[in-house]
Amino acid sequence: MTVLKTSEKPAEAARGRKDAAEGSSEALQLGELSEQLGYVLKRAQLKVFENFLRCMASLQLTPAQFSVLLLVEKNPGRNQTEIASTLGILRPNFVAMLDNLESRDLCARIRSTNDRRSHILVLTDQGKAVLTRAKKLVATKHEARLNDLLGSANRTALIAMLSKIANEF
Amino acid sequence: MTVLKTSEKPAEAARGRKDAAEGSSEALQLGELSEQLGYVLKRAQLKVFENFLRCMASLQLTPAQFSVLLLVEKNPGRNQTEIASTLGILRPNFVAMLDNLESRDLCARIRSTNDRRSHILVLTDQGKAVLTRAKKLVATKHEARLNDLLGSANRTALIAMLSKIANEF
DNA sequence: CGATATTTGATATGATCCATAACAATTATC
DNA sequence: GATAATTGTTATGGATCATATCAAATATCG
Repeated sequence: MTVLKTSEKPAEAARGRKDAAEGSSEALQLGELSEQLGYVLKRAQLKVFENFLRCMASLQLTPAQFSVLLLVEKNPGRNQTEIASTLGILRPNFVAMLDNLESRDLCARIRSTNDRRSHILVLTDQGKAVLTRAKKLVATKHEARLNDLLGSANRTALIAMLSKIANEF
Repeated sequence: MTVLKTSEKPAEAARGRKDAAEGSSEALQLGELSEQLGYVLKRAQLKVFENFLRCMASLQLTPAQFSVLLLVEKNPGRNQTEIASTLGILRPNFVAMLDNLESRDLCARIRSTNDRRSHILVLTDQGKAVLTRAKKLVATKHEARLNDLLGSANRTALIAMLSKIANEF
């Protein structure tokens, strides 16, 4: 339930007093690191998640929770296994997530009549309302930031490349 | 020390038998999710790390360990705090990482003579040798894959955009 | 039909990663 | 020279991720 990371720009953190005095200490050379796909990907991902959490602070939604709500809205009537596995969440770990969302009355489990083993997932009215507000926040505060930073065309290209990596790498 | 994730393509995982019979069950609609920056970023990052681990299986190096070796090589004579904070690793968590690398004789801590509190970090000869081999593996097996997938120009553009996000988001 | 296997949601549990507080030794500051 | 700050370290808790296992329900197959 962490929502905000106080964190500091990694590089600036350690640089302290004695830089000017000693002369040997300055910002470290990242070298080849700054060209390593994995390194820069991970760093970008952390920043984006951090920003997402800030934008969603009023709704207290994590990226994972948001993705669940989105997927349930788009695919009502699916069971836990289907939703979880589509998101790459293992079933055991999905239980607590749902307990949380259900306790906040954002979604509900309904025993399926066809298959009484499975729980159909649906958004509650409040869940729908919250999701609508969440989408607005994401669009105006979060994703808008990408356009400011990269421009609309680049934003599209970036998402396309990341999707390609996610699917075909 | 996990090295390989057996994992399965998330979407395909749940789809089972009764699809054809029932007719209602098919692949779920990702909807807006596939355009969510955070979602696609995270997914891509997982895939890339997974591939990295596979490529490095023979050397048993994680992305984090590789980044430490790279940074120490490029900045010899720095202490733990400097290396760790540059990588966004908290000092307490860096201790175990170094214990590991040192136990494998890849790098060494040396008490600084200027400041007897701090440990200067250096690569051992074996550490240098391993890093050289690691770089080759990364270049030929890992990063090469990106070129195959996106083309060289796009690869460069992607890294540039991710860097921008990591630094300015 | 009935025995066996499979699936679903759930629990328990462990590994790994991330973050904070506190400590001894050393150094900086005033 | 007293006090504050820094370095590496330990201890610890939370979050995330993965595996094994279970009971209930369903599917499969002889």
